[in-house]
Amino acid sequence: MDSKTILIVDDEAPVRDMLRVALEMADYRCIEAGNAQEAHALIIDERPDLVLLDWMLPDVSGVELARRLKRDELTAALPIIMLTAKGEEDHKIKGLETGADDYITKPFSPRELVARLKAVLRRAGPATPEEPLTAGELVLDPVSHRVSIGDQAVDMGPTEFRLLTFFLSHQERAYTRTQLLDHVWGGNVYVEERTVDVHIRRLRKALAIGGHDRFIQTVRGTGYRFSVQTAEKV
Amino acid sequence: MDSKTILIVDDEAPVRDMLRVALEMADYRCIEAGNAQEAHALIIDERPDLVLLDWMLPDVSGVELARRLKRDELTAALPIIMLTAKGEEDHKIKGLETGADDYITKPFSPRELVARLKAVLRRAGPATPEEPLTAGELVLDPVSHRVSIGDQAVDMGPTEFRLLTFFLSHQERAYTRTQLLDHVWGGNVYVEERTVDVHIRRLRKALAIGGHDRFIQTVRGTGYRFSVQTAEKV
DNA sequence: GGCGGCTGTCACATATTTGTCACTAAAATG
DNA sequence: CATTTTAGTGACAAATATGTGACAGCCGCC
Repeated sequence: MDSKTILIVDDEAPVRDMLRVALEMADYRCIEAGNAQEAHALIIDERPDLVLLDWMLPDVSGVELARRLKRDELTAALPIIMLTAKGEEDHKIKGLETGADDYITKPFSPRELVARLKAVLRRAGPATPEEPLTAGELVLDPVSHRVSIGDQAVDMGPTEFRLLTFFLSHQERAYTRTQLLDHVWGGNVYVEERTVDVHIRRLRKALAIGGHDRFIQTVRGTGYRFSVQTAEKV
Repeated sequence: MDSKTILIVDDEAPVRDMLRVALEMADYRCIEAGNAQEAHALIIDERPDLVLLDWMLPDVSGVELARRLKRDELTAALPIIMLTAKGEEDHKIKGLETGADDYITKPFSPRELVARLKAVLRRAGPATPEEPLTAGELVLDPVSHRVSIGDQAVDMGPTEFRLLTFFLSHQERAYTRTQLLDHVWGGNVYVEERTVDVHIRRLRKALAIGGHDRFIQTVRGTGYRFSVQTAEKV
């Protein structure tokens, strides 16, 4: 079971730290943003599974950000939990109308936070795209969890599946081993860099049915790159 | 014309009794549930034509249950009337947004209840599919509560039946154990995840007559997937 | 009460995955 | 060409995940 990524959006660092501790105890992966702009960038880049959004932000109000996210097709399914201080109760209904999926009043217990978060995550289902990811003949369907090349089913382990998912949504771009560890293994893990090589190899092997064994290219001195081009330009 | 079945969901027995009396006077058949979990099971088993849903429930809020029902294709067409106490008016909008088909404020007269109920029933089509669910040779008839493969009758327990019902209406999609617990057991239940494995096994065993033992596939690291296709080719 | 079917859990058996190594192959470097 | 660095590869033991049989509690039914 891969751990979910939670994006914490709050302008006060201490608050973020507190949230991070609580969430990491519960085995969630955390990323943080101090303002709406950062938050937005991270949402596109890291695709978190849920956003913890403070009511008050320096640049744009939390409500406004929530509204934007819900309006954008790409992020509409992303669950949002609003945080607000006691006394701002009036805003509750407004917040919910805006599209927040739940609402927590500060102060709250870590347990409560995690419980609510779990509930929201569960009913929300995966925030990952429902559309199959493709590269040429290669198709990865996140819904059925299937990979195929042409009409051939491709079998691989969970880690290779995640790796391929990442590559398919970030094609034509070189990544270092460290970056791959961050994105695919989920950061904060103590794993040798060379381990990436091994998994790359396993993925290559899995994809090597038919002539299609050039999907993953080695970028010497850097890392790897996924590309649909299969022929070498000689 | 046989009388419609109404599912009453409320945690207070006196309220349920009251509603039952009113409805049976009007010649409806009633079944009752005191919490969301019971309600969920009854919906699959008894296939009511309409649900009377109290706003407040002990385990899950009524809104939450309603949202789940509307989200699941299998029960999306099932009409829901929300009951709420006076003063909870604020929730009205939210309740309707959630997908409730009508909304009644307590206290109300039996006559009003029946009138609204009739109205909702009139404009609603058949609540749950009358057609059998199928996958290849496998047929599940929700009306007669029978399962067969080819001309072989298949026998299984209630939980396996619900599980299969769910799978048949959500084929080709991988589900985690947690999701299955939510959808088949009815969420907010305290049940070990591994219990799912056991029921999967029981269902597999039941379906294993003839060569057809590949319906349920294991998605390693994730959960299970129902598919009529064999795992090998896509 | 006794019986039989269902359920949820366990403990144990299998199967698969994973991170590391040691070693080899291939590039760079000079 | 010799040397150094970097990547590919097969093997492996430990960690995880899943399959499976058994069992006790529960509930409805005789």
